[in-house]
Amino acid sequence: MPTVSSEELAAAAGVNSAKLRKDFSYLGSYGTRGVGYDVEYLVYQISRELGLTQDWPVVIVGIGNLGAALANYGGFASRGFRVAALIDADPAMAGKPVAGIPVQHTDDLERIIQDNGVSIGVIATPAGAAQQVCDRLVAAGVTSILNFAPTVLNVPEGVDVRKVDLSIELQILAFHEQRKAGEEAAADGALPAAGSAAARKASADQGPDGAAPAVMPA
Amino acid sequence: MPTVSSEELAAAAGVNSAKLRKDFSYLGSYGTRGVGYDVEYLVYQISRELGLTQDWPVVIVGIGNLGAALANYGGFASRGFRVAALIDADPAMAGKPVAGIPVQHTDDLERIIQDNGVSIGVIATPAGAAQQVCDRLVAAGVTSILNFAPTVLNVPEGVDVRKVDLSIELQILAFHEQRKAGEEAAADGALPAAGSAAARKASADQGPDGAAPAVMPA
DNA sequence: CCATCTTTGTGCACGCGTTCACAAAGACAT
DNA sequence: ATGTCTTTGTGAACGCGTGCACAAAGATGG
Repeated sequence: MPTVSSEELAAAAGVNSAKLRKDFSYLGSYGTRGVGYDVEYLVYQISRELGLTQDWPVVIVGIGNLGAALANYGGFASRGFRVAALIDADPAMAGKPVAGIPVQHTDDLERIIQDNGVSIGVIATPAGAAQQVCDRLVAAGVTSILNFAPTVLNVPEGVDVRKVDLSIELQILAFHEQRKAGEEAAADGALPAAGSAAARKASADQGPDGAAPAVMPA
Repeated sequence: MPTVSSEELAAAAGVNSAKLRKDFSYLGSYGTRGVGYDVEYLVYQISRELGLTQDWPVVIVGIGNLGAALANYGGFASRGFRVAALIDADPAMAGKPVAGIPVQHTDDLERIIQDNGVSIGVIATPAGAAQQVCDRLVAAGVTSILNFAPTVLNVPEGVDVRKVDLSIELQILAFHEQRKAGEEAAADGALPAAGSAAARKASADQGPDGAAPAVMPA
């Protein structure tokens, strides 16, 4: 039986082994003392807990460059997602296949949602259309929305929204870049490093920031 | 002189006013007691601190659907970013304009970086090419990388990498969706809610998660 | 069957960020 | 000029996640 110890996993993932064991313990922890965790069983448990064993039909609304990129993105299928439909407001797009899936017109949005039992929607429309699309998705029964449009969406209680702002990630990089430049200048004895307290707060690891600033200008 | 109080800003942003004031205090205190913050000056200070007043030339490598979407994305310009060049490995793409910018071939990558003084690179290539592109970018002088390819990049000390995995956001939504379904079932008296402890830890607000799980299967 | 060794599961303490609460500061009216 | 009122800036307390350290559990060998 192939097994892994928390120590091995922690080293591979670059995290603390105690944290990892404690996280696993929340799932009901099925490790064997003196041996470790049964790999196959562990993968199954985590997959089940994260919802990877289910099939999640999703619709993508707004088939521009970004929508097309998402439709073509291979990572979805392996994570339990299935692109059930592509929807666009442009009649010229209707019927045209993108990533092997024919684009359908916004008029049929409600029917498509209900026919496919879709509960997760992706909005890749221009900012101006996002709220309207969102309202229709929610009215049709969607309860989770991934929003790529640069707008904060208003949704009723019980609906989850996650906003992905592609430029925020770049902005964080630029902030660190500026800090690097500032520190070089300070090392040259030229200037005191501006905002050193705020700079210290920024973490340096890959991935989304844990502590985002409270306010950011539009 | 138009002003805002920390209370107003906090209400608008949905955060605690004390935290907001403390954050501002790290930038140096520019508020007036009894009045609030001078809007114009505050915007300028924050913009400067975040690096929005500078012009950041960036290159996008890999002009597929995603790369094209990024090139067309309007949000960059208003945040101080300028797309200095588009680079792709496909010779057929060379010279073809995307978002009004002619695509250049990977062979010229080093020259393009140096000619434009680029320090921020965006990787939108397939996973297989990402590390190689990354190495060349770093060797040419890039010190910040935004990675859309589903790979963890290896970079030397001093280089920042931020990884954007589009399917992780969907996965988080699916997790919440599953939790909703599980709670309904539990309310019906059918099943105990699986993983309730882990579920409780998940926050419900828009935006990237602060506390990401330590390990996630590939 | 017992001793030893490995690894889990977790109580506890530490550190950090958030929130509370209030004194100090400044505007504004009288 | 003086008092009142608003809002800032911040010291202190609180809460929470993380890491340490160790006892309990089980495997393994003699």
